[in-house]
Amino acid sequence: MIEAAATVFCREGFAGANIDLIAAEAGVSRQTVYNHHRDKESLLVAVVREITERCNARAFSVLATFPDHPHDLQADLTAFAVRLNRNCLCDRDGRFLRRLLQNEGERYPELFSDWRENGPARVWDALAARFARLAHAGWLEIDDPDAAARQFLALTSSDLQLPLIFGDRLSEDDLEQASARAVRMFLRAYARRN
Amino acid sequence: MIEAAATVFCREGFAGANIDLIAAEAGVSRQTVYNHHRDKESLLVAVVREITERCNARAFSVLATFPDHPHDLQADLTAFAVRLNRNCLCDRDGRFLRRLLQNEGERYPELFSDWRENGPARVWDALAARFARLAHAGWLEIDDPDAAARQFLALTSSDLQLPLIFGDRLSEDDLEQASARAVRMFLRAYARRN
DNA sequence: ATATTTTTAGACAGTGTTGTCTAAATCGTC
DNA sequence: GACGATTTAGACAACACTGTCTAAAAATAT
Repeated sequence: MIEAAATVFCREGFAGANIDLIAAEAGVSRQTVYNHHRDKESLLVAVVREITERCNARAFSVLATFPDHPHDLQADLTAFAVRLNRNCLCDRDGRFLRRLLQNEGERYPELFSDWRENGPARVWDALAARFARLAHAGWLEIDDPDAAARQFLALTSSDLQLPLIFGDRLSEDDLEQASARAVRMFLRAYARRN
Repeated sequence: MIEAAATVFCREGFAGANIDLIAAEAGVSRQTVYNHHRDKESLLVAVVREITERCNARAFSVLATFPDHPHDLQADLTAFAVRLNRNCLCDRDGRFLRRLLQNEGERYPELFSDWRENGPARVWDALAARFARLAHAGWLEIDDPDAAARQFLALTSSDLQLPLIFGDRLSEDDLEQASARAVRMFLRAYARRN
């Protein structure tokens, strides 16, 4: 039901979503929706909490697959970037979160204040720490790991944003290509000069 | 009036914006709004056309200030990035366009099909050509200028997205810092190796 | 099988919005 | 100042949505 609400909120926006649609999507009656959630707004809050938690969890589970001891740095980082794109940035939850942030972030900042502190900030920190470790191990030359982490993420998803916004279907190949381009550029900047 | 409609559509979203608000914002009566535009949707179309045109014009006017003959490449590119951020990415029109794309891009792709062809694509091409020229002149080493142009834009705006979404006030200093970071990284990757 | 809880369909009032209409007021132009 | 065009305020019907209510139905537990 949270699931259905997420789908509809994502598709229609908060103002555009109506409870009947959500109920239909969930396969329950409208009354049941009101039975579980006081009103539309508290339903939104529940949905946001659920989705942000799931996104965070997924992000950290992908972070755990970071190539700490790379065999082929370029290939390993690319595979990592692909996982990031597939499981965090390009999936339905990621799209939902981005869209909702864009829509309601300015109006209801408190809705996302929790996510803001525990989401991107923590992910950036964790990723920065990984890069710093790679630098320490001699794979990279990085002066500002925090900036590098943010840059890695920005590069990784940038080529996919536009198709994603227009609802184009992203092939596995697109993901690979975009990720490979990002990593190539990242390593050009930060790989140890020989 | 288009102006007022843009402001309200941007603030409230399409579904959330009501004509009375737009009329009030424009300082005219509701009837006058209907006098100039058939209905809410055609008003949106007019607004989108106006804003995309203005964004494009502004983008190309900033592109015209690209440092083709740089004195200090790093400083000149940074200044260029600042102009890009201030006049295209972080201004009200840029925010409006991003938000509207995120909201309605998937539902009404035809609304933006014109922008999609003549906006980002052309800007990327133009920027790529500039970078290619800089490479040819010996300033840069770039294998794929198109990718480099997209990466430059992604890096330039990435650190500003989140504050922008939450409506934080961006100081001139933030703009400078973010742009400088982006250019530093860009040049680490693509500056001619000595 | 019976009791208890939950769900359902439908009706309902209240509210907000859209788009139309009208008669008065305001404006620009001669 | 007079005339044609435009704008205005306000009323209006039509519609959609929210959130509540009820009595029947279904599911669950005992």
